Amino acid sequence: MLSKIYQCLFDAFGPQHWWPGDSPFEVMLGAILTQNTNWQNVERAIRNLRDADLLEPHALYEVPVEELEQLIQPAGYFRVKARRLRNLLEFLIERYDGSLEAMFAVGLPDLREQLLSVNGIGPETADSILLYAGGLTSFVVDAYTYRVFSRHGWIDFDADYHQIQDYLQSGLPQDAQLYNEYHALLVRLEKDFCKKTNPKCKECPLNKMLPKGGPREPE
DNA sequence: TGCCAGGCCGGGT
DNA sequence: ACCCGGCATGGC
Repeated sequence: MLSKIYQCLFDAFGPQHWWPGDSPFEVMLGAILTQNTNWQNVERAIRNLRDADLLEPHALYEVPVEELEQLIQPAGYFRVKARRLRNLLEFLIERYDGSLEAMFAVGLPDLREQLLSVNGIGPETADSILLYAGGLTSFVVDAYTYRVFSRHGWIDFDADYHQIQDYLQSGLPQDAQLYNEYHALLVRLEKDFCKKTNPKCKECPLNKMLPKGGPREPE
């Protein structure tokens, strides 16, 4: 079923080329900066960092917190996020001498556990780093993922992060490119067809394979 | 003009 | 074990 859903979305939308970034490091920063935040605001913050020539672990860690806060201000929650970025940088530098290559070589599942132990990195941020920056096969479960699968009746409304992730990963080949594209397609679907302000659910590409009774709402 | 966006933490029951 | 407030900006 999961592969079939994917086929359907891919046929409808094509490849999404999602989460573009010039480097894995930049993608990693974006994973924290985008927490509960519009991606457009994140891009402004990243542009500031790039203009200041700070898209490198050691260079960025040299920057005092107050200055970092100002640089990332457009991304919102800038005090919290400056702290979280520094926590991640400290982890990366202390443990891997600032080498992303060395860090990602640890692989799953150990690296995931290590990332989760960093204050400010939860499941979604960890998985975004692993998948989008590291190319490791950890499916990213976010608000979009949850909404699409719950509303269509493929998971419970009260399913937690790991239940959803297990459901997805156990039903799909272990393929980072597939996880990447799949998640991007879910976001595309949600934005194009399922926003309250844009209720075009009749044209939703997934309608033909709904379990029973069509889309539903929580509660 | 208010409401929302690709979370996570910490403190209170 | 849950529940909830706090964190902050720019776009529509």
